[in-house]
Amino acid sequence: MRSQCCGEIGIADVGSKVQLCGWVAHRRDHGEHLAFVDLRDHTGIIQCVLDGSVEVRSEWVVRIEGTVRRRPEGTDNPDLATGQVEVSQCEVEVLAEAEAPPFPVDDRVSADEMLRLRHRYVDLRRPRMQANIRLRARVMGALRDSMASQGFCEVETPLLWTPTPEGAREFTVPSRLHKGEFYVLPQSPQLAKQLLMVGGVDRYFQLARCLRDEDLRADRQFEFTQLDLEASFVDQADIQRAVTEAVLAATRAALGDDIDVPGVETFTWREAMERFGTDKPDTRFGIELVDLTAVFESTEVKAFSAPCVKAIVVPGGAVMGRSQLDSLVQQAKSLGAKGLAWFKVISVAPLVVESPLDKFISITERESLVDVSQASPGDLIAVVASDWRTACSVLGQLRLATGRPGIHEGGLRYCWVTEFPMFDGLDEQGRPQAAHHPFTMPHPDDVHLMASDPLSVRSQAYDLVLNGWELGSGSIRVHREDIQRQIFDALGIGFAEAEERFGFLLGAFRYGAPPHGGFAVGVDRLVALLAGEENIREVIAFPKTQSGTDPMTNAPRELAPGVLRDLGLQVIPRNS
RNA sequence: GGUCCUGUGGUGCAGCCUGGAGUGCACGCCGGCCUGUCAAGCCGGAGGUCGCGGGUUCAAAUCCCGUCAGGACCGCCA
Repeated sequence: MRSQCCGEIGIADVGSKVQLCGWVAHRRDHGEHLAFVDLRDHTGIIQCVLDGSVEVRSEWVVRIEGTVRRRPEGTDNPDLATGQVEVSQCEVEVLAEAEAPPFPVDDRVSADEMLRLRHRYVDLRRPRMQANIRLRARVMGALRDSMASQGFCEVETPLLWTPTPEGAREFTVPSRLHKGEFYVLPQSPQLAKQLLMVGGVDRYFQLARCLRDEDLRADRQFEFTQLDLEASFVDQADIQRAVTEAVLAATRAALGDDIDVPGVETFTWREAMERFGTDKPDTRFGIELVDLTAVFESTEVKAFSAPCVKAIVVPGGAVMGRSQLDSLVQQAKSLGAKGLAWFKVISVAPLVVESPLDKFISITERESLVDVSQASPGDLIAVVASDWRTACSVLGQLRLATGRPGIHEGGLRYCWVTEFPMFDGLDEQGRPQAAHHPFTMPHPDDVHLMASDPLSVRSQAYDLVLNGWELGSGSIRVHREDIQRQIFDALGIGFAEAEERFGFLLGAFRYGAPPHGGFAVGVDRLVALLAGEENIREVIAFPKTQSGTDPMTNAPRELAPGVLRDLGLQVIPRNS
């Protein structure tokens, strides 16, 4: 039907006859005898010279047969990849007429996102979306190639799974053959892949669809794709190596082999919290947290007599006016701090500091404050005193608010965060909460603390972070029954309850479970960051809105009564 | 469940704070002119429940309350 694609035509084709297919991007009419039509396909745009009488309009689908020629002197279009040539002596065949599109098929104009989603098939024609979709395909291919070449075996796991009442809310699927009983869609293949390890698969991977019935965000959809992997007879470093290799391969596939990606740094969770105030540090910029606890150890200032005093230095922040500072304080309060103290550094020799608290702090405190924080004249020191966790997280968020580079700036900075705590605070009954999942292996040095001091136990769980986005997480799993029992004890899960919830996994482990561990990379987030998109909807062909609807298909919708009956279901009216 | 932002011809915006005739800009659409444009240009035309409901007012796109939809975030995502 066609000899080549629009964007592929160049000087080399001059003189040759071509057959092209595509959509009419623009028509520039010059009267009875001349019209220019820009023909667009997934590769680009080429100008065709038509007789003015030929009827083609925007977004009509046409097949054009003509001859490639050099454009006349002075009419080249440097903005177009094919701008040195054009197709002339055109025979036009209209393959499909089209209504005027609901919004311009053009990257240069924005359109309401709902409108784009309702007519996603039109939106996908835009070069930006074409690029994103194809970049995604390259990333998926590179991930698959990398895993295969590292000796991992691709295995598909069930979409119709069994409810495991832990973690994310699951999507439920009614069973027709067993009325009143239900499957669920897997929130991840976590348990399945561990069973594969017991099954001797040794190294598994899958580009797996995962489904979670939780509220949506810019970086979260109901359904998303993970590069899911698991390996036997490995330690944490083996897994990190494999993941790093796959992700860097994907990065090169997306952006080219000569892309400059700095070495992947590793922070312990503690260090990430101390320096960046978050477990997913954006290391593209400085403004790291400084610890002032020692400085104000014996302070007279009540606001600073807290277990932890930390600060960030805002470069050039001394120019901030009253209202800006007030809103900074307000922000800190809304993030959970009791307040925020600020010091403008006017000069260092002699030391002059401007602050509501300046007359209350001692000369020594003022000197060490500026000394420890390494602030320069013109900087603002923002101080939060609180418990360690609050001080870190409030300043971590202020750090992002004041200094975070735009999505296209600062390059790609991958890092690992390791040694996550095993437990994440206490629940209402005073029991530790599993921070990762209950099959996460504790750090070998901390196993003895499991009963006496569970909250200080570190785990062998680790996250991969890119530019402040959590790209994925994994852990070494528990394969020893005695340790598993200690964890369940700490979590307050009795033998019977463990059997009820995870019986099939625990059962499998009794038949010889290899030491194993794994990881899962969020592919949507990875692709979004590589594409320079701030929202994963831009790299998903058919995403849902924030309230989980699809404006194109109108899903979700009511079912016909007969369908419900077949499933043994009855709908409770919404207003009851 | 909560906080904030947005909703105005087909599209993107301005108008709203400080109420006074559906007013404006750009694009698109339809028609006309035009043989070298390239997001062509020029002329003309069509196109509106100012998201929806209620309130205040002589008068509401504008102020107030509610509601719906979209978005960002908190909760949630072991």
